[in-house]
Amino acid sequence: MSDQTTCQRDARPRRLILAGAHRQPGYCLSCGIRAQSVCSVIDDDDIARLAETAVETLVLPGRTFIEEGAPATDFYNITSGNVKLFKALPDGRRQITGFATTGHFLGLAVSDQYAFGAEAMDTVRLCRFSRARMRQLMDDFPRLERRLLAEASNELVAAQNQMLLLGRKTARERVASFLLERVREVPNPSEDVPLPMTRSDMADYLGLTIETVSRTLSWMRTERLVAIGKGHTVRITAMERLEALAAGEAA
Amino acid sequence: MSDQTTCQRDARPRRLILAGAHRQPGYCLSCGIRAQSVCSVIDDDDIARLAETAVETLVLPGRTFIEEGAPATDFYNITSGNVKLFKALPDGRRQITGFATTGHFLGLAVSDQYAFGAEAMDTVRLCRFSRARMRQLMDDFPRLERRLLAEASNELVAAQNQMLLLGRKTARERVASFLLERVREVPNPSEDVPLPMTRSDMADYLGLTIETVSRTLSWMRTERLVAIGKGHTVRITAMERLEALAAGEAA
DNA sequence: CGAGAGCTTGAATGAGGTCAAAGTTCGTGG
DNA sequence: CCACGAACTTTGACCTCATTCAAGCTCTCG
Repeated sequence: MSDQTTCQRDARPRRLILAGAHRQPGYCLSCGIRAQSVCSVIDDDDIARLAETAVETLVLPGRTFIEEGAPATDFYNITSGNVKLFKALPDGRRQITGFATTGHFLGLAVSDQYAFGAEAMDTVRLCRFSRARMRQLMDDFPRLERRLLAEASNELVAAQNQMLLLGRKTARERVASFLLERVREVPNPSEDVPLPMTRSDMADYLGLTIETVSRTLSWMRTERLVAIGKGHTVRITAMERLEALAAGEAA
Repeated sequence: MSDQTTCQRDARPRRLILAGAHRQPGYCLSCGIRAQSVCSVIDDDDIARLAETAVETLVLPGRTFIEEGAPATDFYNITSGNVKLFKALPDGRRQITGFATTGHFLGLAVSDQYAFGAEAMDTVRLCRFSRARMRQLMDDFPRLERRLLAEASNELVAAQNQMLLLGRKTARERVASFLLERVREVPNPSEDVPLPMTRSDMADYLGLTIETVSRTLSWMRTERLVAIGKGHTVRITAMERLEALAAGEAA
């Protein structure tokens, strides 16, 4: 396995100094992403409780703010930015288990250790909740627990799809599946799709090497399946064929 | 891809005729596996409610009782037997996403379709709950919801481990990881470990072919890592080395 | 004891990985 | 605005591990 796929952007030891402060009681009321996050299950009347529990935190690009195997002390809710979640082997091989973005809830784990790491791909803002306070909130608001169960169920479905991809799909099928997953993030499927991650991240997500990802994208370009733009964007030019490929229906 | 890895044990079209009847109010009280299942969160006082909701069901070996993509009408709780959960591609390639056994809860999904199929590996007994009745129970017993969240979180951690395995581990590391997972099912690690699945199932679980699984087990035998018994059992003879291999620490 | 499903082993093949080198992109500072 | 350098990407040549194809072997159960 080449070092390329797993190199760190910088090698400084990373102390997890997460600057932040408890929010004002009215903060969550005016939060723009509340509607799309778990916080939406708490009514306006009670939202001050949540605001007092949340700690606003800023994470710089490339920073690992959840360390795999570290004591699981907090839950996180992403309010802006992009995050990659991953697991690693001792020799550096890495599997990205998912990408998380605005509105995503992180940290579900029964164990007292985080089962995965999380690294900011750009500047990330998030709300941090201690486990103890979160437990308290769950006791008081059963709807919160229900919402988290729904969230976890969705992630489970996504994980099962990814297992099928990693265990049984070819490189071309994997990349096609990945692009279609990304398309769902934009309102219009025919516009440019941003890929806010490096080839290395795509490779570690799809169980491939960066060279195979690159070669496969080049092949898709020559096949007129996609047009590759500058600055980490792609536009899909043959949706039907790409969907057939991703579904494993290709000749 | 060879047909061998994905062949059906029989090709009859499977109508999902699930025989069963509502249980007597006192049934769950004396249920032997209640303690190890989600049912344990309901007190003796209320357990009659659960008994009236559950439908006892028998599934014959090889029968698919959850069809991938079918309307998700029920939840299931396994009371005895072994089940494999899987997803498939149109050309027959198959990924087993997990094995479930006594005490396991099945059917978590937010969507109205099952995201995976489930097939009995031997004679399986299970309790079936309609989604509507289950929803009612969750409304009345928040502890049930909490328990399901814990269950889902655990499965999420297992799924992340499996993604690392499928995306980044070698064949030897995969088989070693699998055997160690199986060992955790028996009380004493030095006794025979039952493998109640075929090579084909192992292959579809590990993202390999049956030939590679077979060759890898043979290699482990010659390396004195395991002793392969008759009738689908294995005994681990070099736990430390196997653990190092599974963790990706091998030379 | 015989048939068939399942398992093992061997030889050849190939998809994706590895190694190597050149080409791009992008942020920085003159 | 452009030149520089570092990080990232692409492409080529070769290699390897797992797959494929092909026999045989071995359980199990009627």
